[in-house]
Amino acid sequence: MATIKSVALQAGVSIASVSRVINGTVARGETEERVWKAVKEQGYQPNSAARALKVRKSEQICLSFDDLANPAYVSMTRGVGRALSGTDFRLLLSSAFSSIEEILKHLESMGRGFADGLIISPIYSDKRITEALSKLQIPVVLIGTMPKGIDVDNVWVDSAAGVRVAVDHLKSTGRKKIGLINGPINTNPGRKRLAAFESAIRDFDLEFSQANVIQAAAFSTDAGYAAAVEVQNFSRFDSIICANDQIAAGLMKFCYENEISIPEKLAIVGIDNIDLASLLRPSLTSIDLYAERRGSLAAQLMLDRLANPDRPTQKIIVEPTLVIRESSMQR
Amino acid sequence: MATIKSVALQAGVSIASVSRVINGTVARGETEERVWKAVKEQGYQPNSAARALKVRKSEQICLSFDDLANPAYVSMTRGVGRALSGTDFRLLLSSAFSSIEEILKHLESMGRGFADGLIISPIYSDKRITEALSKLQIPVVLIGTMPKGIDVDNVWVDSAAGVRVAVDHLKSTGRKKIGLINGPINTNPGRKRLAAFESAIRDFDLEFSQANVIQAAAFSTDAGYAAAVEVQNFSRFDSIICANDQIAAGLMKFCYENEISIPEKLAIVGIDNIDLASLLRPSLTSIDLYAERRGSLAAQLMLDRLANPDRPTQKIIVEPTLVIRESSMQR
DNA sequence: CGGCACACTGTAAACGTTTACAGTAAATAA
DNA sequence: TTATTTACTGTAAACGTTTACAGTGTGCCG
Repeated sequence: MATIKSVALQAGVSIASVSRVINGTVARGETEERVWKAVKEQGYQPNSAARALKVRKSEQICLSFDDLANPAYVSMTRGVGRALSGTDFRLLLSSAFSSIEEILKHLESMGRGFADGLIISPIYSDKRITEALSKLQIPVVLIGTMPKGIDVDNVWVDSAAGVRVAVDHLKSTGRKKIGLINGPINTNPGRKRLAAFESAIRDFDLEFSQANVIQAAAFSTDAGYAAAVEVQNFSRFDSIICANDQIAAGLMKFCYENEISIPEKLAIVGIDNIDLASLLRPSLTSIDLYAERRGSLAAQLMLDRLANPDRPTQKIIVEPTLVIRESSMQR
Repeated sequence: MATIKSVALQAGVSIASVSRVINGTVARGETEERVWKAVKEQGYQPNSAARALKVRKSEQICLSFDDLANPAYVSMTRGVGRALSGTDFRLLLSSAFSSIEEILKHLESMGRGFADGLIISPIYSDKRITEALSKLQIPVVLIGTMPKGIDVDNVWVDSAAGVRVAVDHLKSTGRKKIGLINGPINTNPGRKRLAAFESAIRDFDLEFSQANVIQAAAFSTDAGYAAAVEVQNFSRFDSIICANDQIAAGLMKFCYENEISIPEKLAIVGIDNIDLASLLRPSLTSIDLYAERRGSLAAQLMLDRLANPDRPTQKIIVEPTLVIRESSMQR
């Protein structure tokens, strides 16, 4: 295996010179040539572990979230990947956490120095997580709502504003009996969306009732479908906002099977505006939270901070957009 | 920052003993206790770069494919992630290659030792890639069709068998004028699916004609839609097989807009059976290639090989299944 | 009581880099 | 001519681990 030593030997220079040539620090023309020649011939690639050990940089950024089955997170991943692709940084993926303990274990292990930074979009909120995050020795960029007592770079989307616009839209198309199929309430998005829904309903002078909030067991199509089956009778609603597009897809499946016509009998609005939304029939009105953009913004924040560790923490706010499609058209 | 040295100091033992305690090699009761106490108190985590340098193992496995926008690859990633999640291995993601040069650069850089193994599902086939692959110093698991002149572990799905079953199914539901919307022909799946289609058509005594093969510019919804727009008139077909579900979704969008009724006027079959398939209206008949399972099988092959570097290379064959839904029902 | 096996522990080298520092030769200044 | 600067280059230490090897103390056997 080619090492800096073998290259130095062939080129007839010291290992220091090889290192300097490779890293672009000073070197005389001739030395440089001889080194590059040896590098080419031996197919030398600097060992990243050795380099990481010496310079205390792994050139890896870890992206961490709950669930790769959620297209919104996939988009986010794509955004991060895109932002990182021109750089020297590699993308470490860490997902499918089943429990808070697992997240904590993961956060602890970040201390090993295998990543220079952590981009995290935590679905659960827990004191221990906040604490572990703030103890981390590497920069953190958080995508989502910042917990108290922590000060890191942040990409935040004002999903409440999105919900407000959606309620406004539903009301202006003549709907008054608006329901919510929420995701699990013990998650950050679950809590946030419920609060946003409640305040939007009140703000638009509609009556809020707990009975109009339905819990799905997960942010998935199946859970959305199951929640709809549970409800069975949707006659007390003229419209439903779903905590994400997948839940909405589940609800639409139920409506299809039970001949509840969309949007005539029931208007539906989703959240995330994943690709699926425009392909469903009827196509799904959805609040675009720009997951991919948030991912790439987060990555840029991270690169920024790595280049400039002492700058004050920054918060980027993304404004959602309501994309109106067939599922919420005027009746 | 806590190091093995600081732990040793606090525990009053040598760094060798600390290392041994942590790695579970011999140690006396008392030493062990003192070391663990110091480890806990200092929150010590072994530095992964130093460890990697010494033992020549990064505990990282790199997964490499063309495009994270394709849900099939996302499923594959999930499969790999799931298989790796119980182990010490981390998942390095490398995607969105725009050119062969970029892939080559990436393969070259694998020599740096930042991954212990490479799981790759190459969409392009190129002599240089094969060559680079066979030169790699780390184990490779290839998902897809093996190029000549290379001998690595392989997970292969007999997609041709799937196409054959699909053609059979279409014929048995009375369709005779079957078309193909293929993906780019310069990709592995593109070539494979075309060949499979042609031979299946001939085998079932239908007439094959180049005119019945339509090229989409990518394996995406948009490309599928664009290809359909190009064709405009589908009256010469009674059914279409699409090179993947996204292309099929694009075609269905066109049909929807142009009031071509599915499956009455046109039956449609996709490939991959991504979640989308069951949510489309009409729901999409699709050939399930079990991307997630292939991913996790590949990861298992990799773990196997890392544990046992000298075993002969292995090939796992996955059989596709045709999932029949509304889009290809009897007329 | 000497010798030996045993069980554990410490010393030190090694992994492949980067980089501070010292050294050297050539070029310039005095 | 000599002194000083300039422009490189080499030596060696360091990064934080693992591990071969040697060392130590205890208990057991003869």
